[in-house]
Amino acid sequence: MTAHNDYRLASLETVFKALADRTRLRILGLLLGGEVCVCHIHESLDVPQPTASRHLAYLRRAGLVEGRKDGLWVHYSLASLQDPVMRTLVNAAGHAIGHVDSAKQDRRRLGQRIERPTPRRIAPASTRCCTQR
Amino acid sequence: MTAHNDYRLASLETVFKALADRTRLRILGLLLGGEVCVCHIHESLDVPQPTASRHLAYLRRAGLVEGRKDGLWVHYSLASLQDPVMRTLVNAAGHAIGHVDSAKQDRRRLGQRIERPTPRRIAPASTRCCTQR
DNA sequence: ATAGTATATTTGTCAACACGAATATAGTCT
DNA sequence: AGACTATATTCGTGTTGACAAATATACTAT
Repeated sequence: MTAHNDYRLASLETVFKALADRTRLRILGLLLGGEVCVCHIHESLDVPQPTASRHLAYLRRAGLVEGRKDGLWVHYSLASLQDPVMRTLVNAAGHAIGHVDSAKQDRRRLGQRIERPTPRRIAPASTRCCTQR
Repeated sequence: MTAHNDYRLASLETVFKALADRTRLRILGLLLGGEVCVCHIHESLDVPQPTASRHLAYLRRAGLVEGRKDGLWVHYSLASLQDPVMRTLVNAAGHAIGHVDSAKQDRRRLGQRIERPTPRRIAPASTRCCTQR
């Protein structure tokens, strides 16, 4: 009965589990600005490389990010979600992460390492959005 | 440096951890329709009463729900969040839960137990919302 | 092939938490 | 007081996952 009806409940649970870790939230915060390679992630966040890789694998398994191999490097970016419900939810999560101070600092540290022509994929919530009211 | 700057990151992590369990998601799905007492929750979800109570305590600690004591009963409802970022995020989560089939079934089972004049607090995502596009 | 760099995985340890079962607390009634 | 109901907590157990450290894999270059 709940065998295939729970597919969305299970998906929601998976996504929220993936979001339930501050390192992964910070990683997603970086990816809001476009694809980033593992080395820049672990340097900008100041976490050991295996830690970044492990969390990226977790996010990949949850379907939230995808990696693009480029020679020696792997560039990660936010996955494009097919399910509109999931997409709306993850956009909201990204929006919230955009408001987090430490995530902004991560972005700043990332900017110091690369000059980035990459366009933003999600509005960084600079001015009035949900903040109002 | 990150001592008090992480307050929002920590809050986000707390909220996502609270959302990272299917029983708690189903509970929140019920509460989308207004306040519900523990007995109706554990009956509608068909989980043992201690299980419902434990998850409600978790949600309460995370600041997502609040209980109103009424004699022998405790009616739980969605907490009103002060932080606009959090409020937007939790609204989005509620919206997603509203799309979950098993959550709809829970609501239906709840409806069989009570006649409810209680108005909806969050749109149940009946027709076009994020589903479009 | 050898060295070197980027990324991923394994191993061992520890903490968080989900569950069922039992029990405790709190309030209501006669 | 005692019986009854609703809710909360504790206990024992198993699973998940976070971390550091070490190691493995994959690719590049000389």
